[in-house]
Amino acid sequence: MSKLREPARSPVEACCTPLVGQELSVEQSELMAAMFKALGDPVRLRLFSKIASHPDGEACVCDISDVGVSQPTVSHHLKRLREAGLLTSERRGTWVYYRVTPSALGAMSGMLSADA
Amino acid sequence: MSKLREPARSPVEACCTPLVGQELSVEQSELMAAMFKALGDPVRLRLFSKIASHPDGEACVCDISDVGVSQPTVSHHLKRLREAGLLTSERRGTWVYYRVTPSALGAMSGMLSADA
DNA sequence: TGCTTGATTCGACGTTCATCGATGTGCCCT
DNA sequence: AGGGCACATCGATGAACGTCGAATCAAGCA
Repeated sequence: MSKLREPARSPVEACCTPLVGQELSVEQSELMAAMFKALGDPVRLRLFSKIASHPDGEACVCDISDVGVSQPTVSHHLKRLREAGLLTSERRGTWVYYRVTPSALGAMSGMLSADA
Repeated sequence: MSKLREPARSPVEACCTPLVGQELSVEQSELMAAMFKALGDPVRLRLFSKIASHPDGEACVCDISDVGVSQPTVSHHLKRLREAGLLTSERRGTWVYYRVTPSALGAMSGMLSADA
């Protein structure tokens, strides 16, 4: 119905359907693939994990930069995670704090859960 | 303890830790990133979805090949999904049947669930 | 033995990506 | 104003990736 007329801008809106329930549409697959792709790099996954497991749910770049690559590369990966909708960033004074987008996590795990 | 001495060959064994619980080790991140990477392509995600949502939990290649790319490309993507441990394949007569590795799905969704 | 259909492998081509050093920007402190 | 720190952007480079047509393999059938 009207669902077809709203293109579902955010990956989060795009998926609440469990993978095993019914096959994905082309649009859904493109949005979700972008999120999976963002986590499909060891360095990015570690950065994401460091942020997600941080006490206050947020971490400054300096807290998580120790992943074995140069600082520009860390910044590059954080940007990709941000562009995929998995992270948000906020500058407070000298430091920039990153935080996991909660609904994004839910969308991915919801899709992978076998509840159908 | 002894956990450190067994390298956790399979991605499934490697991860049962929720992402938000504690940060991933280097080995864990590499194994899990390979699985996410495998789903990080729209065509592969649709193939995976088609198999996962198939009635008997398995599908022959001919049932899922209609994803808009050539047949060698389909085969290539199925191979990548197999190598990531997400699918298993079995030849029965003329056709080859693919099936989702159940524990792989569980590992990924378990990692993304926020239960900590 | 040949022929047909289903599926994988091979070789090539253009694109995307991860990585780095150098440079730029924003903020704080003296 | 000036210097120093945290982080982002730029430009380049080599590797990995997605895609295809052609060739190959595997199984069934005449």
